[in-house]
Amino acid sequence: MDFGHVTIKTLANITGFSTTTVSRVLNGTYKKYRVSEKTAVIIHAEAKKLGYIPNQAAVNLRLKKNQSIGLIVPSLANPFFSTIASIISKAFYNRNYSVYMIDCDENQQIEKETINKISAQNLDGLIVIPSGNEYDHLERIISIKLPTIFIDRYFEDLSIPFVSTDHFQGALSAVELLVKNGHKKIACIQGNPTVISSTERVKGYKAGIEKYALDFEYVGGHEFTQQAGHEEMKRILELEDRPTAIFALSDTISLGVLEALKEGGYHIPEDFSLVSFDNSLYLDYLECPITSIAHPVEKIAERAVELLFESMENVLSVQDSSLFAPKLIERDSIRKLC
Amino acid sequence: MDFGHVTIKTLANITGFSTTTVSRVLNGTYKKYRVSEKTAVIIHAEAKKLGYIPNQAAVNLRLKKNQSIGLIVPSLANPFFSTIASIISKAFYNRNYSVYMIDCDENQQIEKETINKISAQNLDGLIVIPSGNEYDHLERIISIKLPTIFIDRYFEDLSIPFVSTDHFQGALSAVELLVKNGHKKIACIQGNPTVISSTERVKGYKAGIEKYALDFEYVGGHEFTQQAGHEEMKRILELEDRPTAIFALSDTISLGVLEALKEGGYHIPEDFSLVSFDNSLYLDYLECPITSIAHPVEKIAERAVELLFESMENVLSVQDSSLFAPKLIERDSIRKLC
DNA sequence: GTGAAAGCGCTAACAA
DNA sequence: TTGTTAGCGCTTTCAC
Repeated sequence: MDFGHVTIKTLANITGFSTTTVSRVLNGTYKKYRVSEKTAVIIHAEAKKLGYIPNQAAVNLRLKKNQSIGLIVPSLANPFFSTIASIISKAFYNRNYSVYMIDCDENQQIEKETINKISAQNLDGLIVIPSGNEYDHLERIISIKLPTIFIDRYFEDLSIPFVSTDHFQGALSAVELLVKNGHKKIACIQGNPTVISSTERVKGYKAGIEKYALDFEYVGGHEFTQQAGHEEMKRILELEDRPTAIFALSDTISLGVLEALKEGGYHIPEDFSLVSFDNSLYLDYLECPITSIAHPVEKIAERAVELLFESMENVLSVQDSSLFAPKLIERDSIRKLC
Repeated sequence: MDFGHVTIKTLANITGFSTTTVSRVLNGTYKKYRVSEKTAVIIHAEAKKLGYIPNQAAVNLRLKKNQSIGLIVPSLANPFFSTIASIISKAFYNRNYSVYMIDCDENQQIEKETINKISAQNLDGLIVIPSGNEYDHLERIISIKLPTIFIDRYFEDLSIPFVSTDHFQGALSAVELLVKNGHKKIACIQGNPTVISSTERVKGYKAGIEKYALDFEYVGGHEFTQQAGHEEMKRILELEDRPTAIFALSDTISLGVLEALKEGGYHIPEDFSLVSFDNSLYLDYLECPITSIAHPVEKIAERAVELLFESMENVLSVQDSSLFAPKLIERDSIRKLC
């Protein structure tokens, strides 16, 4: 086997057929053009022998599509996103599409460059979990009619449909559970405040505070990371008027909370109650298993894939979005105060 | 802003210059050709106004490169791989490259298709963590001279350099630590047995058994997943002659072990000692913090990036590979038996 | 300083 | 049943 630099032209020269015929045989359209079986066999054989693989860049340029989609995520270091990414990948593979994933490091600037570049690759579609609150670059996506779906984070002002957990409901239910257990002083540690998954959860938290007329309200934090959670929890530990419960808006944040508590010699749920968001696999095996809000990950992925295919057929709008109810998984991290 | 379908031809028509000049200005080579500043300004302005973005497929086809590399991983659902992926991404971004990641679901067949397809995209390089022990598809990579580096899993028979943790040493040191604590019956739960990261660790385990002349040897498991770990641990619990310690070859497997132990009402380290591999962030906060072998992740990523750039300059060989020593992070999951 | 023209590898009208 | 030709959007040689 040579493998050197085999194109349809090489094969055309060797077999004596035209590049057209070779192309037709190799891309599977030859039946339509009634190329003879004999010819097809010859060409296939030669292609196999030389290890021919069609140049995707050429195919793309010509067809403006290539059976592949892009998946833009804020950070694969966050298990929630890497899990979603993995599931989405599989779903597209089953539909015979490749998924090219890009990690934007929760950085809006990187996201913009990335989206500009990838949108010029002639991909068939895009699934994006945005890293910030700007969307001028996304307007371009719309104007070039590149089918796109948001997951988890979205912009209600844009015509791009989204699929997400109902962040507000999730947060509200967490507060309610805490209140039901007698907590009146609940602090919230948020993630990236430029992003709707964080702001909606904060809204849910505040709605809970208001609903039960609690007079303690505290929102800290600024990033969905362990480090940020750690910093914020240390700050909370220095408060004069300390909360009895912490509501951390992601499992990564919760890890930081646990870190700070461990350093300070505090325990869950004796010293603080904790509710988290994301429901990572390891939560069950922690020193104190943590109550957490679970995203309906499979549902979200499935629906996103479905929507993307739909939007490859006809133009969709925000109206086609889905918000799925999260599920509160109760474990042992809430102390009963009443 | 229109954004419709803007090419250098559009720009050429509007500004009255040729596509050549427009191209030169827009891709930054215009100084070399001494295009006047005035012209450059005009063209830049128009390009900006129309939101021009170069069609990557066309650039690729022409230049056979596009400032981007592919990263093939077995599964992003495994935190070890998603962490590596995230770090590598960042490193390349800093060098002005995009990274397209692909999740192969630990499936060799998917990996083959994926690599064939992506290698025909005119990428500038590839970093791959293979999903199996076949490498015919990788020979093609070599023959088309696509710069490639393996991470974590590799083939010593191929000329492609690799960067990896020293799996053998890691495993051996785990067994030694266990032995030092009086354990004589150590079971090993392996991952994907077609892959060197698993087989080398198993070899290390066996070397330890031999070194200390232990007469208990047990290797079970077949996948780097929680589910497989769970199954295997349940099997071990039914053994007549049970081990006192479990050596799980990944944190995902360990999670399965914990699951089975919890179901059976067993505890670490009282009932079983446990040593794991990967050193995930949450290990510190488990009911019993788990001793684990840490990959030098940053070092690995850094070296891989370095090597890939080198191999874009001149052809490298396996000789250029690096094996980094892992670090055993001791926590509380080993019971002292002596 | 700028442009015409060829060509990267592929597909698809149109022709035969 | 097969081939000719044009062209996707870009870069680059060669010419002026």
